[in-house]
Amino acid sequence: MSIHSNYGMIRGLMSAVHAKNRRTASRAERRQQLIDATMKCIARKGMGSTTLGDVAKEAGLSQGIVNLHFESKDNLLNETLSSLAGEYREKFDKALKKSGTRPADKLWAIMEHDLRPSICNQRKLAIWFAFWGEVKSRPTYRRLCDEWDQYYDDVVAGLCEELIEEIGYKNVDAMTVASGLAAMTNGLWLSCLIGPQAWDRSEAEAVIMSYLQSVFPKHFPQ
Amino acid sequence: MSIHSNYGMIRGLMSAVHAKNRRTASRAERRQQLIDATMKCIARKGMGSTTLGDVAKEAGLSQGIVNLHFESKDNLLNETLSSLAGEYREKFDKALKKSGTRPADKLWAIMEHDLRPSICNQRKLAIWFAFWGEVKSRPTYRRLCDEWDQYYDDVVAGLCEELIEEIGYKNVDAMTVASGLAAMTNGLWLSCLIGPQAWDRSEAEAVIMSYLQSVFPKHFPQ
Amino acid sequence: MSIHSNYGMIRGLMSAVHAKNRRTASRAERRQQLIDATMKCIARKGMGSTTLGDVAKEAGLSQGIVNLHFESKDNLLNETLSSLAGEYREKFDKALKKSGTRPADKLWAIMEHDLRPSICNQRKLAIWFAFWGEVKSRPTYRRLCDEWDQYYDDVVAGLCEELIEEIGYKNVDAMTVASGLAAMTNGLWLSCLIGPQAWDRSEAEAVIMSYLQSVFPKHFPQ
Amino acid sequence: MSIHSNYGMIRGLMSAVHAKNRRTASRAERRQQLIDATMKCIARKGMGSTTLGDVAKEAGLSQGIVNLHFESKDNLLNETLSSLAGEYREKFDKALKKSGTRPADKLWAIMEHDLRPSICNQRKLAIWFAFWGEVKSRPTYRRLCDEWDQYYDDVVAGLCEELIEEIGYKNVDAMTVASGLAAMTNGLWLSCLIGPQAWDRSEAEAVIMSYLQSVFPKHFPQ
DNA sequence: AATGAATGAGCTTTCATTCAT
DNA sequence: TATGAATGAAAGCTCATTCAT
Repeated sequence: MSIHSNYGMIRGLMSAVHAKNRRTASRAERRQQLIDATMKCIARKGMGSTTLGDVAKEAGLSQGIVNLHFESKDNLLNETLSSLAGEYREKFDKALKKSGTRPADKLWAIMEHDLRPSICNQRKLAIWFAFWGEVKSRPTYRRLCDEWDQYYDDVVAGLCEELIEEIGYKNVDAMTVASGLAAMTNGLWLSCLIGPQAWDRSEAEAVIMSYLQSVFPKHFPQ
Repeated sequence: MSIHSNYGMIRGLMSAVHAKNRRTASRAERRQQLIDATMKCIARKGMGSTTLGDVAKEAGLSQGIVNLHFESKDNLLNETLSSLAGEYREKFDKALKKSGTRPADKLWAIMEHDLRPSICNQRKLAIWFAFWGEVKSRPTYRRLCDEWDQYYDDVVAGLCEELIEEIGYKNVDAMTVASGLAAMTNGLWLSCLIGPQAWDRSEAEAVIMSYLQSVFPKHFPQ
Repeated sequence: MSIHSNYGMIRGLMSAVHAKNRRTASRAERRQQLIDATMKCIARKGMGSTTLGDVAKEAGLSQGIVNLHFESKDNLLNETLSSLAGEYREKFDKALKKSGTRPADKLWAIMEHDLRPSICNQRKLAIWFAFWGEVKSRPTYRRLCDEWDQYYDDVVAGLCEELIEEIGYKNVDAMTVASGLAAMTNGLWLSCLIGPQAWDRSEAEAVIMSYLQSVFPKHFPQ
Repeated sequence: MSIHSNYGMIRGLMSAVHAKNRRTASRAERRQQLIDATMKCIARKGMGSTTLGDVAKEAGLSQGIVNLHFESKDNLLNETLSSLAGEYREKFDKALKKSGTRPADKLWAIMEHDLRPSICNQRKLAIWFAFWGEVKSRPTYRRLCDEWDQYYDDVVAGLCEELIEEIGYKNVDAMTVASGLAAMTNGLWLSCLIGPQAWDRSEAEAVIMSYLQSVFPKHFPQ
């Protein structure tokens, strides 16, 4: 299953189907409810200490419920990662759509989005890092994450390319800058996760902005 | 226990003591042997699936050995993180010492060091991310990681400051750049962990270099 | 939880509830079943050698069952002692109720009850002594046992008091005699536990009776 | 090995041999040292929680020491019981020897001895009850305890017999009274073990004395 | 579809025992 | 004789999974 499909699809399905097919809708709702509970648990207790019992309790449901809906814990975790990525993807697309039309605006919209409290907070980041922590030993996680990263890089590289073409920056490689930006946001996420409770968002934005300013000085003037 | 002390101390102790005090030396060796085995297991199977039995087997020793030397699994993991950080710190210091004396050389030495195969390979990174993945739910991990991050930022910011003073770069804030560099290396680590088996190191170096070039063009000419 | 409540309550609950609330009843039944198995194991193998596996096997259930119903071994043992005391208490009360109405009859009913085969047999006594053997290092056991002892002494002292008032025995202190009787039955229990398989119950009764005869000759004539 | 042999023998051996045979003496001392440590541990932590490691530490010696001197834990416990009984027996004999020569004096000397603080204190009693708690499942313990009980009963019955013959008490059976007295002291021990920290010794003596007074009024006048 | 009691494999931990020194 | 590191069997406990209701 690709990341492009999951989260948005379910959300769509849930409202669309609600009227006609109570059973299917209910099934999708239950699954999402359990996935949400899973995320809460992972954020609170860590992946290693999250049990199916915890998830069920968090969801206010009974012991066996997860196996009923997901067959196995592995499955639940896979779909949780899918959902996490899907949810992120959805917000990402929305942020892009709501931004100005100029490439520079779009680029900044993405960056700003990545540092927004609804994305960049210790609870959410704990979940991302929990999955990344298992990437090496879980090919499925890696595939999902890699897939997403490439999409992100492509979009950002595309925007950089447009900036470069617009102004004719010399010695600037779009893909290199895109990789740098992607790396930076991920690295800032780590600092948010590890750093003090009172992590400074505007400082993080300044870090990204200063990078953009030095690479694309015309588009991002001091 | 601070990260500044651990790993190097043990290594020193081990060789120094070997001649005189077999018993002490042996104890430290055993502990390090078990920590090494732990890292291998985490890299291979992930933190959640690493059992004390795995560690013991990896070390070629018996079931009870870990509890004999570390009292508990928690303890073992804490000391493994300590050792991981200490080991990194040791190499970091060595790289700094071996580098040229000019601040720009030192700065690059650090960046280059962070991407060197002995540091930046999926096995090692899997371990770092495994611990980061539990940071939210394990205050001890967070403390250790945060401690190290601040040291790293301080060193890098200090070097940036020197560059800024040397040439008089306008509109460049040392701490902001330092944070950007730190974030970038961490982000590149993630791309190494997640990306293809054949991750391109020189591309990663190019990313960092291009950042340095645009911020400190005099010190890092095209 | 006081000893006055436990055992009888559960028995009551079990039959009362059986019809309406299968789930609750079943839970209480399981717990009692496990407690019974625990007692058998302690009697057969001793407290120190009784494992949760033994208990589960004795009950014909699976490994994890005890922790499912009692959370911990400690808990199981505490509740086993509660149940043992409750069970004794129930029989004690019944014996008292079935006895004649005169204080002397009641007193003898108690004594006779304490030596009755259903109470005073090596299997049951092994359990009591197993708990007493741990009293010093387990405050919970001590509390439960002490509580019961005081109740026993009070009842017996009350009866002695009545005898003394009835006839006007000189130089006889009710509490002293009660303590003597309590001590004697406990001591006779030890002799039953330690002595030959063919312990002589009537001899033990003779011991108690001879004491009663010499203290209360009017009520217990030769 | 009979209870009559052990403790006194070792004590004798220890001093006698000390001069001539350092090695043997040392061996016996070590064993006694370990047995003493065992008793302390049992009193403090209970039999079930006493490990060989605890015993070694209590004795200030090394891990493997118990197996070196006793081959197995079972062995250590058997010999600890032997020693406990031997020690008691030694004091019992001494108390009897130091008492007056009249049977009544001797009888009271025994009773008083059983309640003396050096015998009847929670620490010591915890050890006795710890062993009694395992009597049912450990034939060796039972044999040792039974052996001693019979000896005690014989001595006490003998003295009672003398009292009966001296005065011609009617309807008094020596063995019955002896059993009663033995039971009483054991029962009072239990009350000391279980009862409050501040157990009342003189009250316990009063219990025994009141029994003796009512059975042998001429020898134990009010 | 949902429950929650039950299972049993597998985990961490303890500890009597062994053994090289 | 003594040490204490090492062993490995067995303990208590956890938890994903199953299943009768």
